[in-house]
Amino acid sequence: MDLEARLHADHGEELRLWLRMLTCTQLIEQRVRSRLREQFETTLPRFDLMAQLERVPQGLKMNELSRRLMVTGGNVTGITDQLEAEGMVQRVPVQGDRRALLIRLTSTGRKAFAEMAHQHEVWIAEALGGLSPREVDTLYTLLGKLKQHVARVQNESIGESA
Amino acid sequence: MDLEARLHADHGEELRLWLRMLTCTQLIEQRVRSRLREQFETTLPRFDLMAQLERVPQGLKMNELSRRLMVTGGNVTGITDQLEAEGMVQRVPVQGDRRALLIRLTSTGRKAFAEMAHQHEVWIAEALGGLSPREVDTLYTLLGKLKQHVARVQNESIGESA
DNA sequence: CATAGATAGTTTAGATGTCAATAATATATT
DNA sequence: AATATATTATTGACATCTAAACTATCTATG
Repeated sequence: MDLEARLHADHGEELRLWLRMLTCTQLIEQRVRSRLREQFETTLPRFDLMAQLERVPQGLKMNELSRRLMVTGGNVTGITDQLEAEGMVQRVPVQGDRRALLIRLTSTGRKAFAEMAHQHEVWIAEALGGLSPREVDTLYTLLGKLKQHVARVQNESIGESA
Repeated sequence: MDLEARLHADHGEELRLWLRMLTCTQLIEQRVRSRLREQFETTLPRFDLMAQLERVPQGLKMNELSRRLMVTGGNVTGITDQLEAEGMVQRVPVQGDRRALLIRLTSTGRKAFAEMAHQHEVWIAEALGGLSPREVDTLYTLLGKLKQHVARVQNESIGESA
């Protein structure tokens, strides 16, 4: 009973941290969403997809995009459809695999993204501006540790089920 | 140019931190979502709504729920509809204001939530288990600072536009 | 009291997200 | 070669989310 009470209390600390993490990310995300809409008439998922493509000039396959964005393939299909209709990206057949498609930024897309990316960086810097460089670094390090742990636990439980 | 380059680099630190925060929350959130679905056949938004109600036995008005969950009123209406259909919550008229409704957990809802909440706490503790108590505390403090800053900037920009 | 504006909740249209099923193609195995 | 299995992307059904319009009600002010 005593043990369980202490256990409960410990979990509480972690739960509080988790809820605070969620609050922070949601507050910032909502700011970014509304500014993308107001200033660029676009949305966060579209911006995120273009951001992935911008790093890889030759383009990315749908499944690779899906993995990087951490969303399902069906979702990527939908967002790609829209960006393609807007002329921001194009689907390019892959030599040697007729199932696959490379998604690439068009030159229009590259230009549009460059503007947005610059503003985006400013917004994020604004949002995180209350922290000193040292604090930013500490957070980055601790979240790196968290990320590794979560990724590891994820793989383990997949390992168990296999 | 030099200045701008340095500015760019500084923003980069913050951008990296932001992307890492997003990765962490998404990894953990997806674990929680899939477990809520597998083990309790429910969803995260429903769980979150019930979690808010659980703290306030007399119930919460729609607009208060909307504020606490940081989502739009229309969204709360939809999730409440479902939870009501499932018998987890009920809408109760408010004395003296025929516009307003109090949303309350039913006893069924309270029981269902208690089980889920316990498991949820364990999942979160698992996910954050790679951090020492001291690290949890540091993160909590730094994110508290971030939250305050973001909330303040939010209000300022609302103030500017008014 | 009358009416203007504010507030509470819902509805609608549309984007984003999931999961599961499907179609097309690739790969492996016999 | 023939067949089975795996992989790639799309589709369909549905839940979630937003923004904006709408209905009903309340409140303040003349």
